[in-house]
Amino acid sequence: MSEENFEFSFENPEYRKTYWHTCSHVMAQAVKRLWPEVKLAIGPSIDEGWYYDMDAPFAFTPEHLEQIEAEMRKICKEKLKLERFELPRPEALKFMEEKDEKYKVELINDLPEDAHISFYKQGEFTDLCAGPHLDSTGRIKGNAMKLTACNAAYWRGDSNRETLQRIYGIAFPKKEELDEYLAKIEEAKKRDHRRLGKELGLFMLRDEGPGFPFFLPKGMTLKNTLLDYWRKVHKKYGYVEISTPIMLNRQLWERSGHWDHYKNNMYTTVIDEVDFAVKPMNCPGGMLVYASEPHSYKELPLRVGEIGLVHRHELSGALHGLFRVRCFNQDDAHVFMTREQMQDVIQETVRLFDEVYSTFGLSYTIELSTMPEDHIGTVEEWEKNQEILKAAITAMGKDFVINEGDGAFYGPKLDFHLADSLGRTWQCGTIQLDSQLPERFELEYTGEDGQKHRPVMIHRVVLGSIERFIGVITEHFAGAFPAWLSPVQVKLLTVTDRADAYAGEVAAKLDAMGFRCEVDDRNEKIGKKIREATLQKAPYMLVMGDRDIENQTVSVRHRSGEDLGAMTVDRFAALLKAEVESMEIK
RNA sequence: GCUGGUUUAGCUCAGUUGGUAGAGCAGCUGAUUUGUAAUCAGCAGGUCGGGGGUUCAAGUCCGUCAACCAGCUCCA
Repeated sequence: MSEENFEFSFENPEYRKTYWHTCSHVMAQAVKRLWPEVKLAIGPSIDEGWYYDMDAPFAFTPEHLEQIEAEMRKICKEKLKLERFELPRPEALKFMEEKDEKYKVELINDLPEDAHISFYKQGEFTDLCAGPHLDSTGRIKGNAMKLTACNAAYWRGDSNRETLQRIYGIAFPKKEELDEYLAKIEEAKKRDHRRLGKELGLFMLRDEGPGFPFFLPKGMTLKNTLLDYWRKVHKKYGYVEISTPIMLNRQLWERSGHWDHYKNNMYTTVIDEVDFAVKPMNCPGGMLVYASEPHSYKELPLRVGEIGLVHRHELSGALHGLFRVRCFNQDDAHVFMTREQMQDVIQETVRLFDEVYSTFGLSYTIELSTMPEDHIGTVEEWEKNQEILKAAITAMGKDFVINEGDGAFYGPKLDFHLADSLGRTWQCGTIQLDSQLPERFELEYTGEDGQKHRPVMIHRVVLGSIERFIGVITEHFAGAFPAWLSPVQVKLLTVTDRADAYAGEVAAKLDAMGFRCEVDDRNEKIGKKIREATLQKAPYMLVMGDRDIENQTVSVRHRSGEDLGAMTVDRFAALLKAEVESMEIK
């Protein structure tokens, strides 16, 4: 790398990648010094750090990683110069064949005929690499570097090929930055929705139904509150709501294309000698509803929502808390429209997304996913639809990145990746353009001209799956949901049993006003009740003792620890009502 | 599904070289009537994930199935 025109700052993403990429070479060198028999595959830098895939005759353990780290620190101290050189193809192949690096040989063979094949050499170690790299291993700060994990990875991401071992690492220019990074990982662990879901009594998972979550009373309250909000927003945007059966016959799934393109993920059964499938998606049912009666252009765009319970047989290894389950509720909707209405409808949908996400304080980035290998419909149709999606968001001044070949089998889509309070991203919302299903189900509307026309449609979800979204916001808020969403909004805590009756009266009053309350009148000290209510993240605690009974007040404490003092029940109710109605995040 | 790891009381975890299980919290009972993050005492609770095998003897060793965890692949 030329030093003149390069900013040596970790803030510079290019420099960061270069730094990490050089770390990956140092790591590979360390491994080869310790175990020369290990074969190297690829070792790129990633968003946070780097990894190197290797083929070893034994499984790496955390102890091995420590050994490798120690050797890496040595290599940093040796201040080895990194030198680039190029070889013509036959010599490059010979070079790696002599080293018996079969993965490198395969990589070279796949490079274009006329490629300049470059290598980087540091001390006794040489790796096939396009670069760039730091000029010396001495630039890497040995004590601000950590190998974080060792896991399996398929060679070239292909599940039919060799399983390699992937070692992940992270490094910074300063030790403090590494510590900060590791602290962030620890913080994320504390917010893990699987842990909070258990602690807060939201949901559970059992061996009896892997990937099929059970919602507990508090989780159910959260879910219902979320759905109430969803229905309110969708009503405002002109949606109607339907519900379609969770099981439909094979003929329908053949017609929709799912039987051919999605069967591996579907649960099927035989009823009265007829094949049936549990729905993995809601669209075919929605098509039947649309097709059940004639439509006029005057009805379009027709926005039909459905909180649909779908089942998908995901691979056992893919399951993860509420983030990846086998049975979930999609906050689905199909919007039927004319070709001319497409851009407006897409933009209106994005505005709806904006409104919903901002309610939770979630920001997002957009990905445009294009035609996959396994698809239905013509290339021209796909390209036309991709352009429409692109134009609609560009006109709204929004950025997007292209995710090549990642569309649904029936059409291109815009995916919304939400960023939570720790900066992690989650795919939730998606807008999928589909001109295939209306064709397959022969959907029609009567135009102004009295002729039959074929509508186009979008599939869209805002929350994605209610389950995943609950997982995301649980981690985003670290379990401290905004008051409007909290399963328990007010926890009433009695100081002595002399306040039990009073607490019951206040709870009844708040309950009648529509607030969610719980009374803790156990024979325990107030300190313990406060501690437990705080850990349960109830936004407000009302402490009630003799003084409060005498003055007809409640002593209000926020879960943050702030003491709001004594006030009348009406005053408190007014404050809470204002907070709930504003949907403020606090 | 693949690679590696884990599975002991409701929860979080101990359990030494194989010699038939412990703690804290939660629960129950009693005492205590307490003002802003854990009152004290007692009691009860486990065929050590399932089913096999090795052994005089298995929570500990070996295979197998399941679930979970970290990734990969896939995805809302």
